[in-house]
Amino acid sequence: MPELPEVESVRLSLLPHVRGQIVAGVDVRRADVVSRGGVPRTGVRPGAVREGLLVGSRVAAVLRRGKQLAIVTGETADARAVVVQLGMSGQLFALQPGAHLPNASHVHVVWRLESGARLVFRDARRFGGVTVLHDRAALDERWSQLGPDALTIHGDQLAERLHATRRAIKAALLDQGLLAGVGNIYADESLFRAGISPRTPANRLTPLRIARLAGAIREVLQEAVAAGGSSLADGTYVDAEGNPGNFQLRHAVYGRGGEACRVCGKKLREGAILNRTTVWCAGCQRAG
DNA sequence: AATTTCTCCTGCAAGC
DNA sequence: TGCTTGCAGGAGAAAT
Repeated sequence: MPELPEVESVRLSLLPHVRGQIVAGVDVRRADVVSRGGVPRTGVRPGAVREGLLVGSRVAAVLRRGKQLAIVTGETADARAVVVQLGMSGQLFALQPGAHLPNASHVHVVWRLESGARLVFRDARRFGGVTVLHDRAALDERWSQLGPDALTIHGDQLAERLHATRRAIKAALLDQGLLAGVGNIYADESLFRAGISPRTPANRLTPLRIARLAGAIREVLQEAVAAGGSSLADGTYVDAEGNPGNFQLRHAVYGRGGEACRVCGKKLREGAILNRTTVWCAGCQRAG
């Protein structure tokens, strides 16, 4: 579901619709999807949430780290930021001026832009949310909790982090504090491409194999971004212009448990790691 | 202290 | 046909 490639595809497709726009207003239809990072709820000045949601400010950029998006008003210390997390089923999309809002159910926040366009956050399962951050330092602090971005991860960075844990390598890859951006789909795809069995203890991987894994992660994620992400049968993932991705057509293992490995022909195995369905090829992926 | 399991939520598909 | 059950999983809390 939305992992790094999907979030990056949303970011890229959203950018031309919002960059340089002044936020004219915001309609919070479901208040509990909005939280205020590090700011107490009590004694909030009237209008502070609207201001926090960028009303009256000009959007300077849309940033991403791992699976998180940030809409920011500038680079200076007083710049405001709103973080959007898509969770499982979240969508962030732009509507042209005057466009009808399709399928209005589960729409939680609607920003009105000066151009007349609207920016919509919809999330049926509500695992996602919107976080208001008071300034740029709060965004830096928040993102410092995340590991390095997976799109540009290098072997030595990854090795340093994996050396410190004996967890299964797949569990480590899903830890956003260790590496930011990989979820269930791309963890399985990357491990397959690197030839590493998902239950291998992270600290038993040699530097050479970790370098190969870092390369596989970068490759898989870059190819997936180029393909516009993975749109699964549930239809939840589309980019900010409503377009689906097509990387799901190139999944080697995810969603293919029991089917034949496309490389060696062996039946793909399926199991659970951290309660996540995990698919791998016992022929192509080794522990030691 | 490290690591796993649980919980949140809804839509869809499979099974009876 | 219509019901129940199970599954999907990101992330933070709770449990081990």
